[in-house]
Amino acid sequence: MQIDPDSPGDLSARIAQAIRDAIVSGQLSLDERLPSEAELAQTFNVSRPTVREALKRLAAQSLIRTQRGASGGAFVNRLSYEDAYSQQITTSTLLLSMNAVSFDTACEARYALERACAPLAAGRRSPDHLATMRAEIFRQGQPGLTDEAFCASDVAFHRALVDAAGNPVLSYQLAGAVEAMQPLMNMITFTARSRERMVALHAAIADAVEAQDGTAAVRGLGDLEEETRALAERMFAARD
Amino acid sequence: MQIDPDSPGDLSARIAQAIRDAIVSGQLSLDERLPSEAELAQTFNVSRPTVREALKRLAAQSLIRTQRGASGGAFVNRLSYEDAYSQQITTSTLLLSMNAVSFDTACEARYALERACAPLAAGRRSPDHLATMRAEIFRQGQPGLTDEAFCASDVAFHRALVDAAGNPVLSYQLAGAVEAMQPLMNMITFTARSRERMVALHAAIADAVEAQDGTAAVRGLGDLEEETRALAERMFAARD
DNA sequence: AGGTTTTTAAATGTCAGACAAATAGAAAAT
DNA sequence: ATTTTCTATTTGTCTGACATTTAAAAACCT
Repeated sequence: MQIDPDSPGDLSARIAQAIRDAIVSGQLSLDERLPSEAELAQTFNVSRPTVREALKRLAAQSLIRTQRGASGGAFVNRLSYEDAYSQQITTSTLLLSMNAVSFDTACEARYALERACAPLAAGRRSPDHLATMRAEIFRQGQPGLTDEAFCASDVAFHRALVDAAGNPVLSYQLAGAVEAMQPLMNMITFTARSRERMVALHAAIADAVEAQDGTAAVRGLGDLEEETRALAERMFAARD
Repeated sequence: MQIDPDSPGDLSARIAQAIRDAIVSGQLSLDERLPSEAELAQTFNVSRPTVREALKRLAAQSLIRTQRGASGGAFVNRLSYEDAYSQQITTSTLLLSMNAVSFDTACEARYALERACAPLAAGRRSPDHLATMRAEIFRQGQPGLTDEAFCASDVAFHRALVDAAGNPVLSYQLAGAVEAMQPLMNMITFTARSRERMVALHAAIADAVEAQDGTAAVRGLGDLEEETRALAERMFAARD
């Protein structure tokens, strides 16, 4: 474990990179305990606060976890799907909000990715996933639902669809795309009429998945994308 | 800007969360300067090292950047696509390597996502993207190429395909899926015969994209997935 | 001997104060 | 007016100390 003299940034960044490299390369294996902060400080010839800053950087990426007390320390952390999800979601959300990504671009990406899942979801859907989708559709039809709650239910519906594909890697990738759209979707006000149409489209998708008809599910998602984009376009036009 | 008393973890984690919330909620806007470390320490009633640990956590997520000197400080950072790419790639790579994701699962996810891009890529490909794809195909046909170089070229080919879709959000999402596969692909040894087949399949995909035939591109990717999985299966069988 | 309590040592978490280094802007000199 | 010098601010780093947590060893009492 050694600092790459060419690596950029301040000491704590370089030390973090050195440890990161050791983890990624397998020099440090899963659940292995890192040397104590004092030892690391000696190894890298820096003070303990500097080492600590480096460790916090790694902790922020869920690469390590720390434990206090005797036989405590920093341990190489298993990056769980859950951790990866939430990182993915915050990154995607910030990326969209900070780069003036157009509604169309985000929407296109999201539905393209979802269509990729649809055939797999149709082939593997469990009763559980179907039940979740149906429940969210029912909720979306309830009167008196706020726009935000409607959007949240929409996200839940789509997550169930994605999870139905039974591929955790796919679910992880899609989590970002689906959730990051929510702030953009929240800008839309849904009329009773448009909600009705969306619920119908959701139902069509659920039907297709239940019937294990991947082609129909893809078609349903295409219709839903069209509807969503038309809705957004009307709204942006009205706003200007 | 205030610490949520219910938030978990130590002080630096909670302070980081408080600042993160302020950024995500828009309380702190893009390129805005945060209070100096000394001021933050006062605000949160902690010492400067603790504040610094919190700031390093945020820096690790590219949420802030820091500058030394007078009128320096920490600034809310625009999360660039590039930063998001590299975070996505390291997260995906670690997720795969630490969770014993099967080759099949990763492969399925990757090709499902790529097929989602193919129609868009076929519709929008520029001469530039086509040239990159052709160049990589040519490189893959060169004799004396190491397996690693072959894999790297494979990744470059697929990135060009994805980028051809002209949707940066899609490119960002796919970067992880494509690059994270590389360590798994590197485990495979490619015979001259199998390389030949892959090059042919790549060429077929490039042809389809050039002809703006999305359906054929999707079909080509399907064939490539099949070939890749068969290749891996043979290899795993031979190893055991 | 066996189980319970106490002690201890090691590790992270936090603090205080100091100095180094970079940097922008003000002041001074040309 | 331009260049140079100075100065104040801010981050980067170090030293040393104490608080807190925790597991394991030691002491103690049945």
